[in-house]
Amino acid sequence: MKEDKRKKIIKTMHGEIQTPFFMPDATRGFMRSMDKNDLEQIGVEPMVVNTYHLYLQPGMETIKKASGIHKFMNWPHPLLSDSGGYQVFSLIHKNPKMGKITDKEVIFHSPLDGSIHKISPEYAIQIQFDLGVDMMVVLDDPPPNSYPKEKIAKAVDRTIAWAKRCKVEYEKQLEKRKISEKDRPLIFGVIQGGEHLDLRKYCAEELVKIGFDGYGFGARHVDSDGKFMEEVVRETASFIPEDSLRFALGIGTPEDIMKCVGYGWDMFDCVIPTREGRHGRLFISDGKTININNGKFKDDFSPVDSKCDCMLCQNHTRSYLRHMFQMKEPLAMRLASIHNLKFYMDLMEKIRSDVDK
RNA sequence: GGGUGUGUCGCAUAGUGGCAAUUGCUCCUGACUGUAAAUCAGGCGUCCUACGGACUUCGCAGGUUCGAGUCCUGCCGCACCCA
Repeated sequence: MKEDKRKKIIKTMHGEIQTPFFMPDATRGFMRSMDKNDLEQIGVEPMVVNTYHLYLQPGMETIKKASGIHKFMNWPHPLLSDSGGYQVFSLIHKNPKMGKITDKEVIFHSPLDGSIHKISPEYAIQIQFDLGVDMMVVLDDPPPNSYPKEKIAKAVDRTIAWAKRCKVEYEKQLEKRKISEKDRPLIFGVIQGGEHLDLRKYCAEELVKIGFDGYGFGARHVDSDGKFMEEVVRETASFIPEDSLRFALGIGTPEDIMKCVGYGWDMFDCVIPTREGRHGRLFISDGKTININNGKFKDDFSPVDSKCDCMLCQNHTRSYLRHMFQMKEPLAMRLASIHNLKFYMDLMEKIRSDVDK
């Protein structure tokens, strides 16, 4: 297997980013339980926000009045917005009553109040310009991997058609908003095709013809058994031109990320470190995880990870953290999120320094 | 001393005679991958040749009954009321 680790610098209006890097998901414009200081102390800079969630709440009027998402969040570092395609589609795939996908657009009911909304490829781009992010993603059609090949092929065609419309709208917005080449946000296409390499290849080629700054791995990268689709993820990277960014959306576990870096993927985002942290599962340096809620930690007065220099491990014991989880103390979630994100940041730092060698 | 009521798996609660027994909490374990997720799922009498089976359970001791957590008697504990 060819090792294809890469090192690139992305320049944005809110600072430079060195690849490969990991972005925590601040989906709704915040990291649950964590504040700006927590994140900056860990070394978090780029983060992902979500078009769909922010559009529904607090709504674009508020974000516009706040002069964009950076000001709203008071986050001076780079932000990437996901288009919301994945969210709307998984909503509809889980419950067809929640909406309808047409070639023109996607229509859905807000799970919050049932109100009807429409997002077209053009609208998704407009919203992301209104957010004022540094990197944006086209609206795509991510079907479940379990769908028959014909349906996946249909989703690939729609993804390509929508990518074209997104690119046209993107150019239009640049002109309308008088954004110069050096200040423009980066835009990413998303490669669909499920488990089918031929579809992935075709989708990638068509997207490259349209031309984006980077390309993402779309839909789920694990099969129905939850097993990492190694070959598909590896081969898909090779369908993306060397000089373009490769964004492994939603990946993943530390193990999967390390594999993907080896395949040539540059960018990652995933809810795992924060969500699992909030649920009490902590990453430790031997590559394993512990569930701090387990009874065996009740009287364990050692740190979560003796090799970790995060706020949690420097100050508190497993016993104490478990106690806070048992008591449902919100501080437990914050400390666990800090620890897990620090673990991810350290992992990426280590990967980058290994690339240097 | 008299009266009334009550005693169920850690706690709290269901339970017309067919029940290994309800529900909540606690507790134990697991899941979590572009966040409908401070969420969700499973377990919680013992044992086994384990989508089934065996045995032991509802304060204690007897009794009635094919069959008792459920009915009867006595005892013990607890609660309240009257002296």
